[in-house]
Amino acid sequence: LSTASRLFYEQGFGAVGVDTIVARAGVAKMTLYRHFPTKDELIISYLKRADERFLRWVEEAVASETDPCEQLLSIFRALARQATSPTCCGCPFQGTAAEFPDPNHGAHRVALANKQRLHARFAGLAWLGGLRAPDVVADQLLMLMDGAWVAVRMFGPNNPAVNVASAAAAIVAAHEPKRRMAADSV
Amino acid sequence: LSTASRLFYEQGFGAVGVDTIVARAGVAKMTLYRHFPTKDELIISYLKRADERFLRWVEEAVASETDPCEQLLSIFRALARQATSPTCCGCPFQGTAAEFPDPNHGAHRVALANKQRLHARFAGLAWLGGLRAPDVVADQLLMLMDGAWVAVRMFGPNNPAVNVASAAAAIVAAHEPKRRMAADSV
Amino acid sequence: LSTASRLFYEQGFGAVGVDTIVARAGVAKMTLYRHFPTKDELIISYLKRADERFLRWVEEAVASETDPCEQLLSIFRALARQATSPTCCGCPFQGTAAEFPDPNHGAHRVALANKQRLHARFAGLAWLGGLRAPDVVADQLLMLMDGAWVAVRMFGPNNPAVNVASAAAAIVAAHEPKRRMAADSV
Amino acid sequence: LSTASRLFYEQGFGAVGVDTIVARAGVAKMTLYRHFPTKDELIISYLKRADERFLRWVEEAVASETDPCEQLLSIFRALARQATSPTCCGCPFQGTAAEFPDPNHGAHRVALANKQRLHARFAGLAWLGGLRAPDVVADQLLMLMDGAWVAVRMFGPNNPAVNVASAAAAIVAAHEPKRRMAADSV
DNA sequence: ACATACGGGACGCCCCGTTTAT
DNA sequence: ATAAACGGGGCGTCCCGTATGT
Repeated sequence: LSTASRLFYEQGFGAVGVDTIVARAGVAKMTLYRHFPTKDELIISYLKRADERFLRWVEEAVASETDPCEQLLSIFRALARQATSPTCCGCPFQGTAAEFPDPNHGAHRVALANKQRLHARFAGLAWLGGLRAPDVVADQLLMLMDGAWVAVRMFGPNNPAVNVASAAAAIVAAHEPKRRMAADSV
Repeated sequence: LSTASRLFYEQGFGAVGVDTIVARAGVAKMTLYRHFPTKDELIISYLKRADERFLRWVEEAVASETDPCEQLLSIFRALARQATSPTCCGCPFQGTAAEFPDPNHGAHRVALANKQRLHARFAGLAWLGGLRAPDVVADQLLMLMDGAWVAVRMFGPNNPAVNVASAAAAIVAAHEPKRRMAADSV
Repeated sequence: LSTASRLFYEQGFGAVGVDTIVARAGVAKMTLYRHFPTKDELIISYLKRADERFLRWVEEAVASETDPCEQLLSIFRALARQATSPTCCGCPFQGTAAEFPDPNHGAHRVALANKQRLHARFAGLAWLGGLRAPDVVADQLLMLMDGAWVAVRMFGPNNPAVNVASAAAAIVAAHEPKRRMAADSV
Repeated sequence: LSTASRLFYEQGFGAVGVDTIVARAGVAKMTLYRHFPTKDELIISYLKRADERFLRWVEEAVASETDPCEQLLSIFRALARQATSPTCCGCPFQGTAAEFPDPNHGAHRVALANKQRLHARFAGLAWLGGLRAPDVVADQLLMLMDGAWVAVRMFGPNNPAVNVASAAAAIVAAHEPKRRMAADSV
């Protein structure tokens, strides 16, 4: 049943109704409400699973490299591939933050937690890679990745995310310790 | 009346109904439907005005500098200020693309046109600044900016966008003609 | 809209749903819920109107006679005619008491009030007619009338209610003051 | 299991669901559906048993007397006692006719058959008692009894049925052959 | 035989965008 | 311009009858 929640990913939470979900999933409404007492719980369950899948996806990209900085770049190379795939609809947590602006709402908190965990992963890799200001690097890479996800929604499969990896490389390079860059003083 | 469309910006299109708009604006529903035959037209009108305002905001940031590359960076410095303002809710066109996934929908087209115009502006400045691959620079800066807007929605006023300007600087620097960066070959 | 509540009379409250009402009445569901906040309120409104109509029907039957005892019998002659009409479905308050057994429910209270008012009317006429034990007469006539209504539901238009008037006459005659009947000692 | 069908008597057929029955009876739903293929069959089985029990109750009241007319009155004396008992909820066949208006429905037919058999019993006793127009007497007594059952539902244990026996006596007396009553000509 | 679940359908209440009277 | 009406849809609940495991 939860697999039928791809509708949430493709169309958003408000646009897809419970009836649509049960009709597409071929199950009865009572079956759904037996597992999830309300639609919000269903949304949160979907988000938590998406959270786990996303972090696993990140770790898979990390696993292909050993150098921390290369691991960071590997994530963005995977992002470039993912964001240009025809089935990609961007980041589900962005729509969550948009549809649930209340920061105390459970769905918003799951989305925020995902971003914070990703931020921590970025910062950790940046620290391991000896980069200066790992938190700043994480901030910037996080924005870059989210911008790529936005581009998917906005432009479709042919989007600027093809160039996201080199942008990440520029950001990483700008924080490498041995170099002096004009950007540092901005 | 159209001023009451700030609700769209703060809460989204689906979350705010016409009843709320007319109630907040203190006008009758007929009055609204006299000016805008349907809600979609109201949305599109709002988006077009937001489009103009946004491009004007970009030009104001550009106007403070003369060097094209500095103009690019000036935009992102203004972005950093805007994105950390308490009244900023991010980019209205992102929510538009999320709520209207159909690329043929009028609202989506207005949003897409805004991004394309901004991309062209970025590319133009990059070309004027003598940067290599201006389109790539524009792609990357566009993603960076959208990522900053996302951060606003996700994190609130205290968000990673404080560091967006230096990321833009890194991207710009990576495409300056006189330098050879390892990132280029990524 | 309320006129479409004849469905309640013919089929009962639980058997007819809101959708059926609005579909048969050709109105929108919101139109109904604008006038009646809930289905129970609609039921109560219907019952109150039925209460008024019924009491008016009683007074019309009473108006054709001047002698109180004849007025009582006139009611039951009208009842015999009504109960054998093809469009009569019996007494709506009986079904109300059956579907809302809780005596504190608004619908049940309206139904009960109707019976009590009818009882008082019977007792008043019996007292005016000089009958002994007017309350007992009212009790008995009330049961007789309700039995006639039951017969309508049970047997359809061809039902024992054709003989309800002479039964009422027997009950009235049994309480006439000048006679001594064996029934008195029962 | 069938004993749990007292719920039908107290609350009606539509108001009590299969789940409630099996929960109150402490059995599994499959067990119920092994004995009764559908809820309607369960209802009909309940009604048939209630029919037998009711007729047995009538015969018990009849058995206490020998004179046919006294037997009739004995039934109504028993009715008065039954109708004022706190556990009495009226006549189950009335609710049946109300919830199944279709005369061809099995439940309605069982209810109708019960009334017809009771009517025949009344008519038989009236004939044995030498009353004039035994069918009319049966009609009237049937209505009177049903009215008493209605009063139970409507008024609760303290209801007009306390006076049902003397009403029956009046009806019977009105049809005794030796007397001439004005009521006969109504 | 029990208990849990399922599929299908209906229902109650509610909200939305839109149009029509007044 | 106020107010009501309209059709459509959505969410959460309930029920009936069947199909599972054990």
